[in-house]
Amino acid sequence: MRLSNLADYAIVIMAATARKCGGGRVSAADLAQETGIPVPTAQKIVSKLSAAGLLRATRGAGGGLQLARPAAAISMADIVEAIEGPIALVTCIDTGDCAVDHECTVKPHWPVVNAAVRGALADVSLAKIAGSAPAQKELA
Amino acid sequence: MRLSNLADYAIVIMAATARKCGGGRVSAADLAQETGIPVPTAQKIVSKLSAAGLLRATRGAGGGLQLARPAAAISMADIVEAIEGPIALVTCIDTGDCAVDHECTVKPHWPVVNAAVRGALADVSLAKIAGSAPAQKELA
DNA sequence: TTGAAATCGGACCGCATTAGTCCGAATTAG
DNA sequence: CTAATTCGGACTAATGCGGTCCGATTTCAA
Repeated sequence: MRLSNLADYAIVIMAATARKCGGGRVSAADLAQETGIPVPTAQKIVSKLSAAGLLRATRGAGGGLQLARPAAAISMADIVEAIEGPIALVTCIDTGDCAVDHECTVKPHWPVVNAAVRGALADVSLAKIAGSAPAQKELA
Repeated sequence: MRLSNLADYAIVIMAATARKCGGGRVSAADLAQETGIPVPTAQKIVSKLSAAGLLRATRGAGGGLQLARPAAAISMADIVEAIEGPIALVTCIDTGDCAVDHECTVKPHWPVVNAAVRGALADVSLAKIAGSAPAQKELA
């Protein structure tokens, strides 16, 4: 029920990128120092992030990362899916049938739960996260 | 983002228990045969389930398991929490602070997401799962 | 009362996914 | 053209999970 540390770190990195990158480029090393994440791990994360199309990577001297889209158009769900793949609580949905029970009465309910979970994550945009002051109503 | 196989199996076992146990007791071996889950694994699951107070275990010959509460009063969230502990997408909430970032702007948003996820699971009761015919609206 | 069977409960071991680290290929500025 | 800086992919160690087994406890029957 917990998402991987990589996904957690990815969200922190994206937030840091949205904050620091004022139209310019930020290196992975800078992000690592900013967030306290080990440098190689940060590199691994930004690789997946750019492969998923959330970050735009510019190579060479003076290069770096920048957001591929406006922060308001990126949600937690996008980041999590970029790192962990499709949001699904169980794998039997992908395969098509449960290996253990041929007539599983639980299966029909999973799409509902999956959609609800994804909706919860999609409701939080990167702009909200990057903002130092979160919405007050959310603190409840 | 995926819940463990144990939790998945636990839901299947609880559904089978609600279906078969017509006021009587069911053995863990019967449930294993009914669901196709390996017997020792089923034993491990029912142990956690009864430790959490969701199942009532009766020892001795002729004993077995039965639901501790009506099926309508048990939700997916209860079962998942019984197996995996509290529903929290990240561990930093429990510890109190992120180890990597001392002023993490993401932290304030997690309680909202956690509550939404838990709500999605709490909305599905065991009675719904055990019923062979799920609600039609959910199939969408 | 005693025996035996059947049950749950906890402990052990092997495996898999994950987290972390490293080095190489590509690109750009000077 | 050279060199510095960057991202990209491949390797290794480790924590957690899944699976299996055996022992303690309780009940029914004789």
